[in-house]
Amino acid sequence: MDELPRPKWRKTNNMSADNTFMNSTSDTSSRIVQAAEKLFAEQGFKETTMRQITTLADVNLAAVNYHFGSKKGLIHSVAAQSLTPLCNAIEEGLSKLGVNSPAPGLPELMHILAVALVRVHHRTDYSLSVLMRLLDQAYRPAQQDLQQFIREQYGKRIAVFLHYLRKNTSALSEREFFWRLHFLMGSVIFTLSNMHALVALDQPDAVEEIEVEAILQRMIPVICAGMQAPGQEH
Amino acid sequence: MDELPRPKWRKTNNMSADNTFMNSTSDTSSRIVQAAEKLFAEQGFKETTMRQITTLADVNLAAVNYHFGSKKGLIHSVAAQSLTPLCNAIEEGLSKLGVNSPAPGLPELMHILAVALVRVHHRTDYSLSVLMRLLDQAYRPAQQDLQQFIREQYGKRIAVFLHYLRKNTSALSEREFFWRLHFLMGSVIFTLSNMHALVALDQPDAVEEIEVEAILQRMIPVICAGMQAPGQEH
Amino acid sequence: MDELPRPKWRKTNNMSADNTFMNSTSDTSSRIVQAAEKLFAEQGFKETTMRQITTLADVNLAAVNYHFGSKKGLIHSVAAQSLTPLCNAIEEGLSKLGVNSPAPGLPELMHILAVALVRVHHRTDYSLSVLMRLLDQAYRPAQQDLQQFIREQYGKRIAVFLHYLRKNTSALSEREFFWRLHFLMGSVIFTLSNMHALVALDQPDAVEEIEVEAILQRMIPVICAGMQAPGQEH
Amino acid sequence: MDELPRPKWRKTNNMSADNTFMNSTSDTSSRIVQAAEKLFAEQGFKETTMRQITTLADVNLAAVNYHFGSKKGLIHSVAAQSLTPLCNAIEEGLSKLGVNSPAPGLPELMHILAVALVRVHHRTDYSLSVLMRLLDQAYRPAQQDLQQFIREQYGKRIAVFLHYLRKNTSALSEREFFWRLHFLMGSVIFTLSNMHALVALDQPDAVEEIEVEAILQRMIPVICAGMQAPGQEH
DNA sequence: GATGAATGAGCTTTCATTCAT
DNA sequence: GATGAATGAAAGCTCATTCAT
Repeated sequence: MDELPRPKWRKTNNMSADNTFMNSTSDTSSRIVQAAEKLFAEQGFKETTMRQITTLADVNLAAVNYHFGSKKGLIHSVAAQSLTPLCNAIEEGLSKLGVNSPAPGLPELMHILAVALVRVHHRTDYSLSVLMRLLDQAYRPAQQDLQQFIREQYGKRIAVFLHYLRKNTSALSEREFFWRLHFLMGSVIFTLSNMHALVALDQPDAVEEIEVEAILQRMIPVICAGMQAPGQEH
Repeated sequence: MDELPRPKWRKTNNMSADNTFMNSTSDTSSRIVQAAEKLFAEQGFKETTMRQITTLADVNLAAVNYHFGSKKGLIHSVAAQSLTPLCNAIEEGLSKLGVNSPAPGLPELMHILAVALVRVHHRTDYSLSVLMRLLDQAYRPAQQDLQQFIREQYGKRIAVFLHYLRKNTSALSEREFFWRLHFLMGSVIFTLSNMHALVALDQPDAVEEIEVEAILQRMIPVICAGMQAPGQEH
Repeated sequence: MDELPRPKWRKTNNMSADNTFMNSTSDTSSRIVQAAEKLFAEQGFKETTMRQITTLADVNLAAVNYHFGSKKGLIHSVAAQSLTPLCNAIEEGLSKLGVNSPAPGLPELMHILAVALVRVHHRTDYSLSVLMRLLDQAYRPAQQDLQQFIREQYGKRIAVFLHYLRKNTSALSEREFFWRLHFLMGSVIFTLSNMHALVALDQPDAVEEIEVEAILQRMIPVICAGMQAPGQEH
Repeated sequence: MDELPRPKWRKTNNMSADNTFMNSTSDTSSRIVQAAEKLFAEQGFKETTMRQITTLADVNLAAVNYHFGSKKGLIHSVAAQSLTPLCNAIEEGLSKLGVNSPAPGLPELMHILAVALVRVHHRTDYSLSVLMRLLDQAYRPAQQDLQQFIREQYGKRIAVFLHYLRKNTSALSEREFFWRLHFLMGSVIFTLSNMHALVALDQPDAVEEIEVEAILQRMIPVICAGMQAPGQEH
């Protein structure tokens, strides 16, 4: 199915390894990704059609398949464009304090995560939403492709962060940790994937310039409290 | 030209008013709803086709349109089948303690909610998941139909519960309440809409008999703690 | 295809042979015919669905098939309900003057036809329109069923009238007669099948009580003039 | 949600501005139109399915939607392909004699019309039939779309011709003119929309090469006579 | 690299009809 | 006679994808 002799769809679109500056968002493939991010975030993956994407990006319909091989390829590409910086930023954060501090506390870890999320958000206005929608999707049984993609590409990097998190919650049993982790991932995923809608509900009149920092600042104490709540006796 | 009164798609499937026993799951329309619940929960609404539903329900493809008018009609019907009992159970819970107690505390409210959710779950194995997926969908801008349906049918009943909840969090500013509400709704929605996947991750070998009670018991302390966490100063 | 042991769908619905009085329009089958006439006249045969008919007639969807066997059976029945009285009235008209007068002139023939059409129109408000639409349909190559039905049931009776008509136009060659006949049939068919629309265009504000007599009175001189126009030399 | 600008369904099929020669009937979109014309003329619009059209045209089923957006779009396109040349030819005819002659008489007007109709007919063998069927349809109450399309696109151009026609019939009252116009339109519409069937009836053995010129030559005197017939006193 | 045209598979929906009662 | 439920076939349309240029 994949053995076609076609442009290799390398993950390395022009998206330079370090996304420092060079915001070359003007070329076809970037325009597609950007349009896709917005539409995926607003509507979902399945409900977004290639025509909507290419129309919004103002490129030819066939361009998506040319550049990304398939719709799924585009989704993975969009995912990579957020997940890679996210993991980079998390590792960067960990290593920064890892030198002298023996083990980061829960607030520090949350801070690192928040900084990483903010950095993803600053890529484009929908990077974060679409990333969160993707993580949500990944829990559906029918989306094993997606699960596999994430696990293969980012499994180990994510595991490192979770490892640190686990250290900070040694009071919890393994199962309790598992569930709390997902409760709180639920908060993050739901809030951030719907953040445009929520901000619009919160401030109907404001110009819609999302301040993720503010949202995260509200969320962190809640998450910490949730993580550290006394468990129900079983 | 389009206002023909087809078979009125009565909400009064055989679904007897009190869903005590009488699990008459054998008639066409119930079988459709049940199949739809399972597939919607596992795959999502858009990604589930009518053919999948009617195949699983072992009924004719046209039966869905006969009984529910359209796919959207089926979705609304599925929604109603969970939301109505949920609201009923919540109101029942509220009224039960409302007699002598002046105002319920946060734990009592969570208990009432948990009982209501459990009752929904006991309808069928996927009622709760699909309900949560529906609430999630309702936050997407492109799903105004769904928003409107929920608001029109259940808006006021939900508002009552939120009103009680707000009374218990008078320490929070209006905006802080808004965000915390959604953080914690995120927990509930994410956890319960993916509960089958999560249980399978948690206990890969166990027979998949979902114990929502157990999940909710783990979740309530976390939610209460999150709701009552000290706010970040702004 | 037709050998099913079912209610015989006799052409003799209650529609008594002589439609003198007894306007028993209250029973199911009459209500269906009446609804069908209206919808067929306004929309056409194919574009009218059984649901529209049964809804308008306020009867069960299956009633049409029960009473008429199929949609085509209903169409034939509707046709018969107009064509039979039409032929009756024409023959009646012819016989009335046939005793002492040697051969009727063109104006007399047109008068007979007009009287017959008016009588059909007085059955119900759409009998005439639907009859004309039927005749129009009958010229389509794909409607051989309909052609055959009309020819078998009414061919000979119509031929008699045409025979008289031909006698009055002996100046015309056979071909010229053929074409003029159809030119003028076109006038009649188009005008009467669209008469509701035309009356509404003519008198937008008037209550829509169709006066076919008036229309026919305008049309007869035109048709006579057309029939008797000097031919182009060939 | 539905306003996506699909391939713009340009009216500029290859159909070269001057349809002199270059019968480039080989490209997809022309083949579709041609197949559609034939089937629409023979069977009607509703009774012709997209599958019949694409099968006859030997193109993919989706090609119709690609090129014309929808079945209705195809119908409009087919309509335009006849109506535009018709109006052009009429205007051309009018302007040609308009220079020195003060006002054209009825025979001249009919001649202009006939020439225009012949020119439409020479586009393809079914252009004229389908055009006439379309005009017939446009009188049905349920076809407001079609009415609007014709009125918007061609209303004014048609009105000019009618204006000239009215001048030649100043003896008639406004209402009398209205009715005679439609009587005679009925002749034209009925005859030409069924011309293949009528020619086949007239000359069962002849090769079916339609001679519209001959038909029109027979029809014009009839129409003129009808238009000028002495009115019934009211 | 890019694009207009085309396509196979599959979508939801509609239809006339049938069946069990 | 009459009816609610059900159904097979087919309708118009959409989708991601491919191909020739």
